[in-house]
Amino acid sequence: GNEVLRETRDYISIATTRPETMLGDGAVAVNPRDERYAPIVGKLCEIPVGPKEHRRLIPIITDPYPDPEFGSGAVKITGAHDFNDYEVAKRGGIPMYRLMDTRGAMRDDGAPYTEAADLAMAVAKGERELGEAECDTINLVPDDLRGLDRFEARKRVVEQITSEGLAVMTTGDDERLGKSAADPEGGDKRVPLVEAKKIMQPFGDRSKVVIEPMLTDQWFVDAEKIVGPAIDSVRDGTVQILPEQDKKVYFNWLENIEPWCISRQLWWGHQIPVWYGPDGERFCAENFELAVEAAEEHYLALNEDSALGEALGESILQYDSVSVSALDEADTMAVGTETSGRKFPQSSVSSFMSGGDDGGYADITVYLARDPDVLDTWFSSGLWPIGTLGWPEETDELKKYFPTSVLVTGFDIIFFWVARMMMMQYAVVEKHPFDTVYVHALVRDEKGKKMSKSLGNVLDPLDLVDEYGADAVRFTLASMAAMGRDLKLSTQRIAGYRNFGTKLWNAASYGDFKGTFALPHADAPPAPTLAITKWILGELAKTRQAVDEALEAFRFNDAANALYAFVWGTFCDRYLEFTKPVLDGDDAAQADETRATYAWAFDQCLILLHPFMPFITEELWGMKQRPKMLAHADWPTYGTEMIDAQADQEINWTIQLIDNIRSARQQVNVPASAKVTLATVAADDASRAALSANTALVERIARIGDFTDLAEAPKGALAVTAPGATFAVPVADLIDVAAERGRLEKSLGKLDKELGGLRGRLNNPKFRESAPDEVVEETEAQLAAKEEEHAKISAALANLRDAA
RNA sequence: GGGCGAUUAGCUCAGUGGUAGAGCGCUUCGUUCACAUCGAAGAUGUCGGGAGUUCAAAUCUCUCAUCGCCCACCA
Repeated sequence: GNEVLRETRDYISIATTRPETMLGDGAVAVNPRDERYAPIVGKLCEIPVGPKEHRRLIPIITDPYPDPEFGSGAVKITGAHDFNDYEVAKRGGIPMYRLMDTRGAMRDDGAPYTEAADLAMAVAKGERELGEAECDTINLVPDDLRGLDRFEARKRVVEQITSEGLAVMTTGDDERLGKSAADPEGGDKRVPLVEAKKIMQPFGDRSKVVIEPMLTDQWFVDAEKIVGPAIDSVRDGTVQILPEQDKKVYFNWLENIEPWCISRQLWWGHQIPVWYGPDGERFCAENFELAVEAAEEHYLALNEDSALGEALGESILQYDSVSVSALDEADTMAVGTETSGRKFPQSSVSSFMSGGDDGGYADITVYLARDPDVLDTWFSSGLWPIGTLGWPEETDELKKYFPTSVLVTGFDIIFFWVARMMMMQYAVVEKHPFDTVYVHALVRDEKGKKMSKSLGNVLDPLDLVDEYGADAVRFTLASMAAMGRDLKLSTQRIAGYRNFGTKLWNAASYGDFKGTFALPHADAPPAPTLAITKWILGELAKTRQAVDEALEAFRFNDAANALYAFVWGTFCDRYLEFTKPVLDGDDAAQADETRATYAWAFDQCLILLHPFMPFITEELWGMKQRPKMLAHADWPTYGTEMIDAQADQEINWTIQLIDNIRSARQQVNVPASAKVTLATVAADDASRAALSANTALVERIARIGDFTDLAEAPKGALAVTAPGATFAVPVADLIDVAAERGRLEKSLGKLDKELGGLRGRLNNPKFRESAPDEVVEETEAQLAAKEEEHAKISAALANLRDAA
């Protein structure tokens, strides 16, 4: 039975960080497995606050929520002011008494405390049932605490409990009191147990005020009912989410979807399309006219049953007509009664007698008041894909652009926005809103925190643009936009890409200097005869393909980096240098071809770079007479047909020779200004052909004075190799023998290591069995090349020893 | 507590099975007429630790450590 604990003076201790909420407790819960409390489950206990003569009693119930290991194992249940308690209260049918108002103060409405407490007592003893709405009208705040801010009320409640001797006490040296409060000497002092403990507390994002959970009436979307197609279409590929890993977030959220609260108590936004009649009847309609129609139908039907008067609380029994009209906003506010934020029109029936004397007939006007709440911003935004295209009208734009192709967004709003758009488009127009969702990287600050306006840790893009230029900032973001990662913006890197812009500018100056701006605009490349022409066209084709593939796959960083490498590393560092001997030479036809090629290839650089650096490229494009702006230029489509394998091989061989000569020269400290002789010691036909076709290049770039042929390397010469050839650079008086030996030995050391790995693999029979043929072949080719290199350098080293 | 991810050169970051790269920084050299916001050359990594799968692992699996993010939030 409902034996009252007070009579036997037993206590159950509970802990709370918000003592004032005890006033609204509906129960104390313990875990059903907790044997300590088994004997008292079902009994009533007294809440130790409030006027003594009117202490409320609440039941001790069981619920899986309390953790027997945590604290006392008993939890007070305030359904109206705590998320977990709410669930417990719902499960146990425990009344949820609301204690605070929307300002975070203790309630100051309703009947006096004694009345409310008596009612609650009756409920606790099972003598009375409470509806949800009625429960909310009960104010269990004692009269002396009404209207106080919750923090003030908290203080008073603690004082009252303590002064009455009902606080859990401990000794002064209890470690749980925390370092500042505990007194190591205070073993005999009795103090209230106020544990020093860090807890998580939600603060309002903008108000910076502690948030108190509270029961209110709100509009919800039963999201579970509309989530199906949104999940299926991503699962079956109708909608693609990139990078793939973000699908996990998407599914995780949608598959555990909760009812979506869509009403907000703000004055901006789309107002909820619901109108209330004086009886609280709701009319949800697209617009007011339709709501009126619905209301008229509703109230006329009541009229036929003579039930209207009852519904409206009027004494008039019969009506000739019912008309419905709007209560304007001011009236709504004036007449509304606040019940959990919802406002109903009160005195909204006006009637007047018609027909004179028999008194029973009247015309009546029923006023409707619109729900003052607005929709969650994500509810409105969720309609963006169709809303922006003129829906609900069947516009041409809607037909043409819906569903859209790609949605670009940040991962942090995958469920706020993307998932909502998916659900809502399916729910409203029964179609997916877009084909692909590209989730871009998020820029973070130096510490890895998300940049946010409210945190103030924002690098203002405009400042960066001022300092480095818009193109540099844009290019940096593109080059760092690898999928699935966040990026910390580095100003050094932006500076690097600013320099890239300068580089491009200078390449244009060079072209201008060599007369390329004077040439007419050409859409097609010149017919190539020179190896360097064929080669650069091929390199350009490879780059264009790489860029397109990257863009196709949303790998913007790959596209940007491919262009950076091509423009700086290939076009400027190599090709531009290659054109110098030709343009300065005396073969006019070759110079013309080269000039035209440079002009065309540079144009291609501008076209390909334009999406990444629109300003500088458009500017450079405009320095020459053009049929149209760069922004309107056709994106190129050339590909492998522009690659000439022969020229490719020849020029790459030449590049390698030049690099090797330069490297050898610098490492043994041959002065950069010294022109040296390059002696061919051994070379296959291809090497000889490549060298003789490109002597001018090698001469100029590697700073060679003479080319000769020698049967064997002279003693003490620099050894230089290229695939299929060995050269000697006789610089006896310039050479630092020790340096040369060091250089060669280092090369050998590196080669030995590489050879070890390659041989190890090829000698493993399992590798030959299991690895794909092409991998085996490639490994064999590498081994052969390294072995050749090794042999050549060994010979050179031996030669050097002989000389010493 | 649930979910996701990261850890690679001094720094910022690429690299989803074939033996590791870029930019910046660093060292040395440079008055070659596009460019010093540049050029040439060079150094630097037991790819966080451990275990496993595989002929082969930065890459796949497990585990540990550290860091970060999103969501929920301890009476």
